[in-house]
Amino acid sequence: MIRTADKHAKIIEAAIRVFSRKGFFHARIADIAKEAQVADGTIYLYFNNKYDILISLFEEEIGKIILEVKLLLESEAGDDPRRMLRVFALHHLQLMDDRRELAEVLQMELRQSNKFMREYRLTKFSEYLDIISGIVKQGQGQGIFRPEVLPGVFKRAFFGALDETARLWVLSPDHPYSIEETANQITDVFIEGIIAADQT
Amino acid sequence: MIRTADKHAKIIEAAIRVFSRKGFFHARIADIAKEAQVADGTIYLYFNNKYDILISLFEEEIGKIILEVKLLLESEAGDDPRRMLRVFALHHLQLMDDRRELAEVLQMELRQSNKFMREYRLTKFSEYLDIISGIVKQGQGQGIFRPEVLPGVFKRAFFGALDETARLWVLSPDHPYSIEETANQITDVFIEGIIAADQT
DNA sequence: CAATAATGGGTGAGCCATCATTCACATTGT
DNA sequence: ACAATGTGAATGATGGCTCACCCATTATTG
Repeated sequence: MIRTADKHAKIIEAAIRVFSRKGFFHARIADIAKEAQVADGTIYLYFNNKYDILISLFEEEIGKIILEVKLLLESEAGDDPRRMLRVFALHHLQLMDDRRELAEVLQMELRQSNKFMREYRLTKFSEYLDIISGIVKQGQGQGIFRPEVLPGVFKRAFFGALDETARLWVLSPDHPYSIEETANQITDVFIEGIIAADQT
Repeated sequence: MIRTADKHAKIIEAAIRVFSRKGFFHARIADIAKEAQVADGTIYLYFNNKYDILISLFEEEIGKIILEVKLLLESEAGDDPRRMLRVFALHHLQLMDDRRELAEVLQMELRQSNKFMREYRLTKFSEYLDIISGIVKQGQGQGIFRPEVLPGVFKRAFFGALDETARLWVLSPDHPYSIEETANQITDVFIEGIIAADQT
């Protein structure tokens, strides 16, 4: 066969499209198979069951995103935690806008998943959030951010703010303000909110 | 008949418990019926179908919450938009903590629902978010908040921050910091972030 | 004021459509 | 030839929803 187009990847990509269109529960294995141009049975050569597709999808895609952001932070933000927050926010919103289908799946299904698969920990997702708390800790170490802000609370607040905004776009794709403008608005509020008084 | 305990309410309450335990898709009508101590068929005397239970649940419960907050804002926050944000945040987090089962349903199912029932608008939910943008506009009118902050962006950011924090508690109920502490942390950041420079 | 009829909320067994998963078989590459 | 890989029809379980049937209450009748 000529370079057997990686079936695993093909199935994941198909699953993103189908899950985004119909949601996990309404999506049929047959739909994914059709979209990926493979037989139903083939899917079970690469995944244990329907859930396994979803989880693999999460971990692999978030894994890629983490690599992307980390690279971007190094190349774009220098050592300034304020710029790091800005870069993170812009990247997150841009990603959600560029990859609508993936965004939709993450938005809609990621939360539920912890629920039924309690045994399964979404390790990559935690890692993604920890980038934010890492930035906060660094900023506090440099005396730029107020020390009394709890990094563990801030990371959730910041991520939640971004993600709730992104959901608006997923549901009604025509946004009134540009991505850059929105990202800056949100980051402005958070930076003003966390910055030390003597650091204007 | 002896005071026919309002079946509609009984079913909604049962549904909250069952949905929170198993999630909407895994919940069986039979489960809800059993929990509500009625027959399967009885549910269809009060609701059109399974989705209808979920939607009624949303609208009714969020409706109650809106009334609660509005009352609390009037009695506790005076005219100060900073206190209003604080009261809103504390109330939201306290609610999510007090009513775990409802919180779980709102957290997990509310987002999905827009998706499949695109025709259906979650009107009450929008109304809830608009309380926040109302506070922002008022604060800007009073010159206390910076005028360049977009209320429509702020409301999502603030709500998202609160809700993402609440989700942590839903998933792992033992929170490291108290509700008050967390609510204040988040509100501090947002108030510092939105307040006008001359208003310390 | 019985006796009878009408009403309508409540019931739950069973129908039937829907998929996830399997597996006997086919195809491909070495 | 034979692994390895891929196929898709068949299976079996599941669970939303229906509907023929109860029965308590209220209205009507003689």
